[in-house]
Amino acid sequence: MPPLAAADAFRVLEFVAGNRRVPHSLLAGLLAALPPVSPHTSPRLRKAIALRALDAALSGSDADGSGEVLRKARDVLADPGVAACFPDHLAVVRDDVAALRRLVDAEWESLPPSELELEADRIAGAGALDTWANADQDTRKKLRRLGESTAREILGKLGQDPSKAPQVDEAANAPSTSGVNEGDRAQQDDEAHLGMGKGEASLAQEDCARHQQEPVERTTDARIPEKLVTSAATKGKEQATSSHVTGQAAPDHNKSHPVTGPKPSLMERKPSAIVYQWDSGDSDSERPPHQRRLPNYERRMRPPPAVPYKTRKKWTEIQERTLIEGVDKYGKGNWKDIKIAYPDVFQDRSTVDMKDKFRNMGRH
DNA sequence: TTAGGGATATTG
DNA sequence: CAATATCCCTAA
Repeated sequence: MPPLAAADAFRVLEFVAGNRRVPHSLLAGLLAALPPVSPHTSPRLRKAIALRALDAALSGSDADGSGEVLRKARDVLADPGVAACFPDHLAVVRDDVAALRRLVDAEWESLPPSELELEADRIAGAGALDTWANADQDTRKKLRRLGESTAREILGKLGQDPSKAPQVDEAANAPSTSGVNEGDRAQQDDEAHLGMGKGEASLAQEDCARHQQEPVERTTDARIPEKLVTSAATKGKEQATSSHVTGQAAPDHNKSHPVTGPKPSLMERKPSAIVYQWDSGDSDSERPPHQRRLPNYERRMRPPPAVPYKTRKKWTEIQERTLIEGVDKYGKGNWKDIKIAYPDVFQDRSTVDMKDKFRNMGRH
């Protein structure tokens, strides 16, 4: 794949960064893989990055009353580049972590729509009719082609009869509707599979909930997004991404998949793929084309917990010692018994976690 | 449920 | 970039 044009890289980053449910690791990967993007052209991007830093700072537990969380949050806000993203009211919250969290939530909610969303709206959403009306012949041809080819590709993948694809003349009346139509159908199909299979989408939500009621102590995690902010948002220019290597994301993935036939199609869902979806249950495809809507951006982020993504939990000394003791007493392999024997030590560890941990403790 | 192979994140 | 730690998938 040719390297992404800078303008497109910008669209991708601006869109992704503003989605709170996308983990910082994923965003960091994008930053590294895409052409350099200056955040200065987009208030949304600047703000999203700043909010991510705040999220990281606020992600710790403040139950210990140490004020650690608040201190970290203030550090982030002390950065003039971050502070500039917010009208004074965010900085005004001096020592109320809960209030600060609420304000951060609100700021996330009020993030302006990304250019990508606006663009999509122009092509396939409520703005589609205008776009079509204003398009010249060439543009209309392109729009129509986009719809048809997308439909064919998806239908082919689903093994359905391509002749059932929406008619071309329909597309001539309303731009790109065939694409949207089939896109919707494919998406519903995807969701159905997920639902019957593993329900990854809802798992993601359980994760959110779990993290809300059970904040993990994380002393180091604040660093990553903070780095993003200080280098990408505040210090200006493009140093944040200047040392990146383009197009390096893929190679590692393939090495573990020995060449067992043709390359997997791009349409194939990676089993490990995670779905970040819009609102559930839009059955937009029944509506007349001009009434279809993309979900609007204010409602986009469902339950907006702080730190919505799963974090790695380091094993504590107590856990390690207890694990060894358990293995002594119950024997290696009886992870279930051990877990039951020390319920509070291993409350947030699965038997698989324990097995894995013991395995890699034994490796030295 | 468990073992083992891998993917992914973190650290050196 | 290699080594390590944690987490995830899947066969049995």
